[in-house]
Amino acid sequence: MKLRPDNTRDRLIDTAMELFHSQGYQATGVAQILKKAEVNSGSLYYFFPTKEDLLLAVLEKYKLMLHPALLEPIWSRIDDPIEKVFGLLDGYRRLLMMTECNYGCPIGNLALEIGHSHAKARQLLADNFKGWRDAVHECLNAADDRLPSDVDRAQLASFVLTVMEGAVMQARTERSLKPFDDAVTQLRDYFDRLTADGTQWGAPAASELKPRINTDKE
Amino acid sequence: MKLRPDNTRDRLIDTAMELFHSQGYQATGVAQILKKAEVNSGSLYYFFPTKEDLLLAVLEKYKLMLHPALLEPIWSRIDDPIEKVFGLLDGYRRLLMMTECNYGCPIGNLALEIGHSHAKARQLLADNFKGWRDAVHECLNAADDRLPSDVDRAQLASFVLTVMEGAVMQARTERSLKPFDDAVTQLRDYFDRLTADGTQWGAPAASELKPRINTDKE
DNA sequence: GTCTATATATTGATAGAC
DNA sequence: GTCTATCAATATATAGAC
Repeated sequence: MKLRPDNTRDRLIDTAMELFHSQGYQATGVAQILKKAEVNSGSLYYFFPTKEDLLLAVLEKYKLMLHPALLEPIWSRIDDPIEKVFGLLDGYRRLLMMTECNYGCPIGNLALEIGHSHAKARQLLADNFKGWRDAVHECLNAADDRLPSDVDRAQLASFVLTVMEGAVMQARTERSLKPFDDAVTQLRDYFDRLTADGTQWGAPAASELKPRINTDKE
Repeated sequence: MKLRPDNTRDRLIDTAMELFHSQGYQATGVAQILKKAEVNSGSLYYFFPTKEDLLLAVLEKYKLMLHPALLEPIWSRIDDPIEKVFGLLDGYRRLLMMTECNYGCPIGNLALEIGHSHAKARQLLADNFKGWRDAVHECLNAADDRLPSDVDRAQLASFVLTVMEGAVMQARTERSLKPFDDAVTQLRDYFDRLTADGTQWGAPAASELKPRINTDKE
């Protein structure tokens, strides 16, 4: 599945991407990247004048990967626009599960670690967040008739990102899927209450009628 | 307000606490801590065998500070238990505002930066999260009659932490209070919908009747 | 408990041949 | 574009006098 690029530049980006994700930016040494990517120092600095430039390339790649690598596999599997959103959340659950809650959201990690000190990186992190929110926003627009008209779609999309990031953080810290699942349960309940009232407060919960993606406990 | 302890050990902890908060753990050098605390290398290593031991002391201090420094000023100002929760969130908003969205939650920062590699630190971070959740849980218990009986209070308290951490992350990354305020607005809406139905789906929104803390935009 | 001096490893980055 | 050798700075940590 995951093939190593013969292209040196791409191999450096891919390697840095993985190490930054698993260890963080500061904790990852240039020497470690070089060793793992099987590249020599001279080559790295031929492509990237500084370590930060490599970071920026990683963040650019995340932007490019958002649709083809993250969203498309889910979008193609799930039709219902609201279930798309929860399918996206389930993707982060799978990542947590597969890595014993060691890997979280790479953008969130870097946002808190280096968002303040590196201005260009911060902007790219913000771009990545925006792309994610926009994708959710489109889902909400596609479910327009099921949401109360006075609900701000962009704000709700931002809320979904907020919940995902906070949930991943807690899951990693507790080393358990429970905080993540709990958060998704609460968000689902909120969506149920939102979609239940086409007119405000009157209809019964529609929870039982809706399809659910599989989120079996570990 | 903030006085510098004459006690060397405490001065080191306070200084490290601030630098870890503003720059992160890895980005903060021991030399920088020594200079700012006006302490010599020998003294630091007399108290703390390694830099990580200093980190652990910082995290222990956060645990001790939770009630007296973070909660008590808010608890004493606000009576209503649900407004206490939103008052707590407003505390993080103030921190963001005062620091131009540079300072977030120190526990959240460290959770994502070093939660994976340092086992003891991770446990202390989890302890800190637990203390925070428990405090919110107590508020929810105190508002027991206003919440539907089938709502899991512990889960909802965890959700509040999730939202706070995710909201702070986005605010710092966007360098704007808007994502934070948006998240709080959504969470408020959720609480309104929860507290509106003592019996499920039937009562009108109680939003207009409730006191609100001041969350004027910047 | 605190001081100064210093050890040792690693950091990000560079030079210059090929 | 890639190679090896290496730089200068900084990292955490230690030694031993006071």
